[in-house]
Amino acid sequence: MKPDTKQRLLDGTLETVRRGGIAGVSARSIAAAAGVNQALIFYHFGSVEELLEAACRQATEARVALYRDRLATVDSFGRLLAAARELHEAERAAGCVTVLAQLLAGAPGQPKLTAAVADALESWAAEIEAVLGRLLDGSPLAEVADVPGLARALSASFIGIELCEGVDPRAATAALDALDRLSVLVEVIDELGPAARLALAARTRKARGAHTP
Amino acid sequence: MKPDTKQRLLDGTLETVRRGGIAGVSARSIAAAAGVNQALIFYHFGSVEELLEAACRQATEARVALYRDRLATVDSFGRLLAAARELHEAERAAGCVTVLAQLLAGAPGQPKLTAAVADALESWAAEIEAVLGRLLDGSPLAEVADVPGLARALSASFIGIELCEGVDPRAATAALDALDRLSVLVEVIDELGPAARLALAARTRKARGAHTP
DNA sequence: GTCTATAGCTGGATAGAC
DNA sequence: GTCTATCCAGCTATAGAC
Repeated sequence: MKPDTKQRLLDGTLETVRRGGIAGVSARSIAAAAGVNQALIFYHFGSVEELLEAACRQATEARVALYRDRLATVDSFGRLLAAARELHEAERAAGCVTVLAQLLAGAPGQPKLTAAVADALESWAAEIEAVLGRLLDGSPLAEVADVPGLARALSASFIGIELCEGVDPRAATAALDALDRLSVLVEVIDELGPAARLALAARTRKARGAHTP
Repeated sequence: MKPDTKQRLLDGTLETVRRGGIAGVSARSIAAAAGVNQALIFYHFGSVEELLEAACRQATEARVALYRDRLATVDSFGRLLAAARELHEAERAAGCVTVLAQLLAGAPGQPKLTAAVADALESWAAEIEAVLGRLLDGSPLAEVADVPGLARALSASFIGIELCEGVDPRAATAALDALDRLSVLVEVIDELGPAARLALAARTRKARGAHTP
């Protein structure tokens, strides 16, 4: 047995998706990237779809676990921003979000892959949700922030930005920098205290009433 | 000549991408959706990639023109929000953003398609940028908002959310609702006036200094 | 402009030797 | 577990009749 053929195939899958997108994926291209015989994909995983599924699950689990420790130390928006910068640099090398974005696009019509991608999105969202909930506890922002929804919005946004990176790197960088800059705003509001909180709460109720009378 | 075969192929392309994703695209599937002979794709467009390119350009141009008039009437964040709701409903039917997201994922290795998708992204971003610039002019938010970057971030975010819709509709809805709710915050800040503007400007400079000493 | 037919290729997947 | 060889479906693209 070659030094873990299964793992080489999983790694080769990620590399293939990263380099050629979901459209560049085939049993032959993956086997070539992994330096492994093409027939072994079907011996070890049954089908290309199941290999994609397994690669998605393994990569997500590993990355989420890796970032969980880092995110657990975050206790202010300033530190969250610093962590986000580190993670973004790490992602640039690993390309895990890019792969997820491509699998997301390739999911239609592939039930097992769809399930794996949905679980992966949920893992990321849950992680972000935990940090966000911790940071917003007691902040005036808690009045206008729907934490679970915001976590999903953030996950989806990064996926969109990573996809854009493929066709227009400058636009992607501009988008990330703009979000970066907005964080100043978040910090300021966060420090306003209880009076601002009450004002926002009143405004939120008013806006709600206006939209659903 | 059948009633505009070229247009039927362009429409069939959008429908095929919407229904089966970029992975479901082939000359045969598009021709079937268009109710047209497969060979006509090559007669009229030269290749499948060029058909995708043409469909991307036409759909983007039409949609952007359609929304431009609507967005031109927007002169407050409240109205922007109302417009966004309308546009999102219209998108649910037309699926133009979904198609763009899929083409974005399928672009790697296809130079002409890559160029078309990049142009499409730029068209959307320019449109959003114009509205955002108009709204933020004079607002305290202008101090922390990088308008061109934010426009790109918003475009990319919606693309990410539309992709997620395909595997987890609930998460996509939660994300959109959360962004909706945040708009209350934007309105409040927007009404704070010149004092808040100066405070934000000071904080922005401070934060800048800290990040790039 | 549109159709049929088909060349030529690449894809997923399997059989069977080792 | 791994390899070679191969089947067959589906794909792009073209040739040529109408």
